[in-house]
Amino acid sequence: MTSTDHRGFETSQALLTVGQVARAAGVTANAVRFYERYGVVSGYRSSGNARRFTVDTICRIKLALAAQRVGITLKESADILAGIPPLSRDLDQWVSAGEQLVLIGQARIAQLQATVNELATLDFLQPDTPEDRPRH
Amino acid sequence: MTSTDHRGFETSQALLTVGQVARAAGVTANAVRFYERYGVVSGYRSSGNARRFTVDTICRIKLALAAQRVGITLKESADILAGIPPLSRDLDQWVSAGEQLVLIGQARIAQLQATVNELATLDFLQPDTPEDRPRH
DNA sequence: CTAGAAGTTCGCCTATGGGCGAACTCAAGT
DNA sequence: ACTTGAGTTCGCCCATAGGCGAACTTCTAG
Repeated sequence: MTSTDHRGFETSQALLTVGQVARAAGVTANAVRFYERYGVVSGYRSSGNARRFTVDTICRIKLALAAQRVGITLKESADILAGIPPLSRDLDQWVSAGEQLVLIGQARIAQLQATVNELATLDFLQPDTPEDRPRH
Repeated sequence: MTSTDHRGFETSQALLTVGQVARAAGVTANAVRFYERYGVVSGYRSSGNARRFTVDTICRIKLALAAQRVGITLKESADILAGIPPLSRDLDQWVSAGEQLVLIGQARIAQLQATVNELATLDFLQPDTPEDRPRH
């Protein structure tokens, strides 16, 4: 049986409201609208101007949240997600997006490790670094 | 010979202006004032209300800059630096401050590595995590 | 005396990631 | 008819890390 939500949309249909997407993704509706402004998610509008999202929107948000944890901004996540068409049945695209995140994360780790190694030497306290001072 | 700067202070004396500190630390004078508001540095005032800093101020700024690179905020750097008295001749205090940074950096790396490992599994796309769902 | 350099405070602007309340619409249920 | 719930836009709020300009003072040099 097909029931309808309070906006008259069939709930069995693959279109979700902000609130539904928000709950499923574990964020607030506020945040979802924010993500939309940054292009992380995008959707349609109902006749009453309410946002309608396809189910993959939830995955997009989850990816962006995961990406944040490796220091990726919403804008950057939006760029990565731009390569994945809405309602893609192609799991490979999500896998490769995940791989991009892993690569970026590993790069961050390498960078951080280099910084920590430098910190350990206390070199940062030195008056100036040799490369700033051209030795004739 | 003791020369004087444009504010009438002897440059051979151990008190520096914002500009001098800024140049030595490789930041703008603006930034130095900002750091002062956050307690990263502190100094005196001349009769004309101009800031006067001791030379160790430069090291404090450099430490804060290094700390930023491992994700430490100015406020946190201020806390670490609060343990080092002005004009400390005790190198050990700087060494231990450096060690704190290294420990924090290593913790960040471990955290990041864990996150990347999780990303690699694509688990973040799953509807809910087991720990959110109490299995009776 | 006057110009210039460097200092001062104040306050607005930026980006990033949202929270929150106001005021409003829209559709369903009683 | 009215309430209720969920949606909408708008705009101000926070922290973090400063940039930048305005308007003003202070001191030195010529």
